[in-house]
Amino acid sequence: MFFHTQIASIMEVLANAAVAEICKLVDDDYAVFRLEITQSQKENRALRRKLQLLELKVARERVLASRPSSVKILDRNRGMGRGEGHLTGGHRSFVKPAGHNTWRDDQPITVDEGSGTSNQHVIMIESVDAEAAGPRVKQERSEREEDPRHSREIQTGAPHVATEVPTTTAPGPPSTRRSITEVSGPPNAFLKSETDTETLTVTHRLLHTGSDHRSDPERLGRGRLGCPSAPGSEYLPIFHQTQRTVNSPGDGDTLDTGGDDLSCSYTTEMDPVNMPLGLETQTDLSRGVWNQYSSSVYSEGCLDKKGPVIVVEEVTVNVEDDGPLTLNADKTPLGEGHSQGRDVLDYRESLGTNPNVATQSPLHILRDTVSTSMGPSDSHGHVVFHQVLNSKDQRAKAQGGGATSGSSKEKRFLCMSCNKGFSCLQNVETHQRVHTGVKPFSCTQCHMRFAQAGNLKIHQRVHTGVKPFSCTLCHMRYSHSYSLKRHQRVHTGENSTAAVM
DNA sequence: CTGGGGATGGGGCCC
DNA sequence: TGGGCCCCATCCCCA
Repeated sequence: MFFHTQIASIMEVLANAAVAEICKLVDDDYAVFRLEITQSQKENRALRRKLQLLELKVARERVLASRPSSVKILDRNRGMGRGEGHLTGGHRSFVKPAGHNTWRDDQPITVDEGSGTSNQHVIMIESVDAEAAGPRVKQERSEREEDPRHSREIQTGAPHVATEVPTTTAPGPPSTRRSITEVSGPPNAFLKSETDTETLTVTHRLLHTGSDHRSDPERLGRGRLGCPSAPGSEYLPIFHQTQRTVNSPGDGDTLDTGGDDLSCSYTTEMDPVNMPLGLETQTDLSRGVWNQYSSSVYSEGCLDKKGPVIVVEEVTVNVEDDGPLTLNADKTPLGEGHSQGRDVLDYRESLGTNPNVATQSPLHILRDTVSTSMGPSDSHGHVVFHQVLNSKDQRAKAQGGGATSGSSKEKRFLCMSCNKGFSCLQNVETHQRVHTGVKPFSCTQCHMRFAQAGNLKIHQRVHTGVKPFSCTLCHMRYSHSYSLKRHQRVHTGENSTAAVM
């Protein structure tokens, strides 16, 4: 009996020991498991944060998408712009959207051989997203005004080398710097990185600054393609760029490219449907490759002087608006002596110092796209060749839209957005800023932006008080020539409306 | 009626 | 000589 008792006690001890062992093992495993869970949870949180950032960016992008696009051009020499306060020299950010420079496979260049009814060919440049352009400008402006820092920095206009944005470039977890906002909607926007929007701003600015003088909007507009009096090829491509939306402020993240890294690009996922095409900003592409294109299309392709209708869909450039090209009004007091050339000179200078960045006008983008698109098309490219519209209807549209074939030149370049016809491609390019909202010329004194340098020059009279146009009858003075002309109708008694007509 | 921005067309200069 | 580019004149429109 005692023996049994002994055995029982031993068994109990052994059982307890076994249980204890088992418990110990379980605890250990549990601890490990807990640790793993904890780590997973951390990762999950991090990912969630990233997702939230992405969604936030997407939301911002959408908001911006409803605003008129504009190209930000930063004068690197003077370094205007938001975020300059934290900019550190020596870095240049470059954001390049994906799919910007590729042709669609399914949208090959088409020639209109069949519709040979007309000799006249019209190049039609379509402006996509034109409708949204208008309202966006003011919103954009208001936003900018709301941005105290932006205003401050712009107003300061302190010269500085446009450079990188330290805030975003900081290697640390970017997500911690900003508040996360839940944003509904699919993150169709592409994000370059998880950096801050501020960086993006600077990036875009730099991006459009364009060292190359060709990045001058006007130059771009009139430049590479010149004002070809209607490319005369029998078959000219119709550029159909459905949406060329540059990632706008905030959406894109900055890249801490550091230095001259141009490789930064929007290569991340894009929603093929909503796809905002990023703005291609590579200078080399904008120049050389486009030149190739231009030579191939407008020179080689334009064999027939009868020129076809070329429809070029306008590119929508939703570029963040914060880094406009700024003319150095400070340096050059704008009197009448202040020549526009001076402004442009400053601009050029600034551009010249930014060899790595290029501005993008709508067609500029188009050029880039085209230039690089000679290869296989990209699903994101959204550069589509439409069949050449060579019908009388098309021409009628063009003429009805303002083109008057009967007048001086044939207006064979049509803006697809408004069907307005132009005799020169440059004019179309300039015109498309109406749709794209690109306003590369910025006043350093009031942040006003202009699509044309000349208008900026005139605008700056507001600041200088220069009124070069004086009435000989009453000595009234006007800053606008047409204002004087209009005013003089008061003396002549001419009906203003009739006079206009 | 004025102020001022937007937009178009064309001329001039340079290479 | 022609193209590329810049600049200006002019007109329209709105506040």
